[in-house]
Amino acid sequence: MPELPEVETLRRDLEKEVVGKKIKTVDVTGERATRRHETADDFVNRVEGKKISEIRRRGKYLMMVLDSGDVVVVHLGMSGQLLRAKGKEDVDKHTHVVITFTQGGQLRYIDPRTFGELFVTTPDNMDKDVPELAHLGIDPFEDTVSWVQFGQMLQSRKAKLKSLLTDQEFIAGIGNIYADEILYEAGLRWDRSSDSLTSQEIRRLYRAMTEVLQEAIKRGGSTLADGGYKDLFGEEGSYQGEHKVYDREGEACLRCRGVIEKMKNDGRTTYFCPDCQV
DNA sequence: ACGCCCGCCTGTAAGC
DNA sequence: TGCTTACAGGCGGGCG
Repeated sequence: MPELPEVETLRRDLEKEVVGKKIKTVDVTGERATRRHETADDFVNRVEGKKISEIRRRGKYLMMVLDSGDVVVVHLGMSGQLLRAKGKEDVDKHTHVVITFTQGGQLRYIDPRTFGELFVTTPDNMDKDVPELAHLGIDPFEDTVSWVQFGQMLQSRKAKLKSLLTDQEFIAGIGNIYADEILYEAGLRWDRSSDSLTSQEIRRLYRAMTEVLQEAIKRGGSTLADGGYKDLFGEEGSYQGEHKVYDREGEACLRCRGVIEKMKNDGRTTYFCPDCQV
């Protein structure tokens, strides 16, 4: 579910809401959520009693830095959600972890499909404990890469643009929705080979990537028809209203009035305008 | 190095 | 009204 804009929205919310707070208790009711630890207690014991000092993001990963030096890494998978609660609200059926703060209030981790997870590690052990984090590609906002460097990265590979954009080892944070929106904005087809782009096309792709993600963050991410994504306070994002191609099969292209098509790439749904994207 | 398929899960919507 | 199937934002692994 959540891609970079949704995770960044959560990061900003968490920064305001939980940084500086001390964790009183941690309740793990869904052990699958902490599956990287041998037991849920391993997780609980390293988190209880600690204060949250900082919230970072890398790609789609959230990192809550504790004053002990440990880091709680959160990956939301397809359906993970972090929700701020006062404590008395009904607990959603799929709540797996509840963090209660000493001054009251809770942070709840909810995840129906259980692809997401939480785990504690240290900055030194992070790459060993979480190899996929060590292999993450550049973050569009955390790393400063010029369009020329970006172009060299594209030229050095020979893959379909959509496959590369959603490859977390190439660029971290872009998933199925934003890849389609970025490619539409850049006027490039999903199946263009990454080594075939002119310098003008590289610039367009680079710009589209930054602009689409920036705008999506500004609008608090995308909440799709299934209502899966909500921010820390349970509020929906509004970028879905700006989608130009995603979930618009058969509808008119806003630029050329042609018909938006749907395809499969790497087993994932892909939406595009066959006239505007070349 | 890449494309393609599967598995991991539950919920929802479409299809019969 | 059921029951069955396909599909959904994620990722990793295996195979050819």
